[in-house]
Amino acid sequence: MPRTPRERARAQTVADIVRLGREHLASHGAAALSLRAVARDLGVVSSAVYRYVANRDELLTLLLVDAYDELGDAVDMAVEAVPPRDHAGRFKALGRAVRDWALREPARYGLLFGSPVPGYQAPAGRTTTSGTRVVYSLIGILEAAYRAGGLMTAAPTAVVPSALSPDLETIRNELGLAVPEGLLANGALVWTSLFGTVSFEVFGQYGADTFSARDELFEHHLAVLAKLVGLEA
Amino acid sequence: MPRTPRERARAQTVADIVRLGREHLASHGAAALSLRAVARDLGVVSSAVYRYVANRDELLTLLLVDAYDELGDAVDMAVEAVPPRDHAGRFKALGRAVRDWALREPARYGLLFGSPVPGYQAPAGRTTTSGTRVVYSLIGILEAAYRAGGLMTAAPTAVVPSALSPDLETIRNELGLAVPEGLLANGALVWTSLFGTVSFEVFGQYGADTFSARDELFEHHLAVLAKLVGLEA
DNA sequence: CCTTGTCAAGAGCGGTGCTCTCATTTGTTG
DNA sequence: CAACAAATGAGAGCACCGCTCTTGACAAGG
Repeated sequence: MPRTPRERARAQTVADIVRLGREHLASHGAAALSLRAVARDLGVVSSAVYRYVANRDELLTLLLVDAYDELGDAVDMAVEAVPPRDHAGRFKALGRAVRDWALREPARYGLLFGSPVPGYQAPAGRTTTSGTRVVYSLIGILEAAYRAGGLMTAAPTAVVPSALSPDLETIRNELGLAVPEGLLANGALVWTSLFGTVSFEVFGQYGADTFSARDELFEHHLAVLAKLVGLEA
Repeated sequence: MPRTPRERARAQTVADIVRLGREHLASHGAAALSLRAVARDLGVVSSAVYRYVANRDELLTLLLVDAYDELGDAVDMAVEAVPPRDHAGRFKALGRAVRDWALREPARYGLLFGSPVPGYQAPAGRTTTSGTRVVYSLIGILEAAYRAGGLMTAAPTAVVPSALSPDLETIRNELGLAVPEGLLANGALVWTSLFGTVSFEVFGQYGADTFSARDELFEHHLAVLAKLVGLEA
């Protein structure tokens, strides 16, 4: 894509800035991300960075997309490693991939799913595509299982409030889904529950010594969530 | 408690600092909490604040306990407004109280349940008592329902991994619980799922226009979670 | 060659947490 | 009541932050 040598050098510098920013983010957290520190690591004076990145918020946006995509790649890879017919297996692979990535990259996970950075509003246009990959993957698994007739009906369903139906219908129409709205509502709960469980572990909400068998705790939760959408009996 | 006039004045000043800190926290977020700004509002030079609060982290700890207690009070009040026999009603009241408080105080909720503040480690000794009030309340509701024989057995249970049993047994013994470990494991999932759902809404993880009927979405989730521990049929 | 555009450097502004010194206030005690 | 000691507030200062502006060096293209 970059044609002139200038453009090539420029793209390389931006890539370096993102790489260094990612390292700072991973080791010190989002709030501690400092353009000056990135500039120091880049071997350049602080003001020079502003030639490549408008401000701290834009660097944050770049890192946000970067993290969303890395998580999305990890999830896609894990899901596709499971046979398409094994819907429950694919769901659990998705969950494990999210948890593994989150535990591996706690600060970046926190940027994506933790408290919003004060004063920073992610520009929707540049983040939605990457930010919706995981939930679309989850919906894809559910939809495939439903179309294949592989969903149990023993899942505990609650009556969908009438005011909620239009929202669910919109989603079904926009994505061309066959899954009924009740299942979609349960899917939303599974979605938020998955990230709730992972966040509790990553953010240290469990006490230090409440749960020592955290892998098994997560596996149990994953199994219950799978039942919740009928992926398992 | 404070006897001498000096101690009274000192306690009052500390209370003022916490109050101003809470206001800054609520309006600008945790990362933007500034001792200098608090000092300005207090009408005092910045260094004077250090006479009352060791550093920024200690103020953060005070605000953490303050927020945990306010949330705990809100939950207790909501739960106790429901007849003790109505276990499902108490559970839903707890959930709604958490969500209402979180939506009312998003920045303080973020401090409690969002990404940890970089470089800040909450001193366990000063925060656990207040920080465990909600989960203890949830466990209390479950335990009361179980002892009263008011739990349905139709809840979807997954087999508890053997490595997880010791953790659950420890909890059962320390709290003197009668609920079986399988139910306790589901309770843990309900706990994290509740906060996962609330966090998604408070932190803006749902797209801006994905769900418009958010009250109803939450009510639906609450109903499914109630079924998950057998509080409802 | 020489203009034009790109870039790094440096100074500077206002903000932050935190420490230190110094003067002053204030409560207690002889 | 006066003297003393503790508590307190003010101020300067250090190192850091995001960000802006000006200046001078440099390379690409006409």
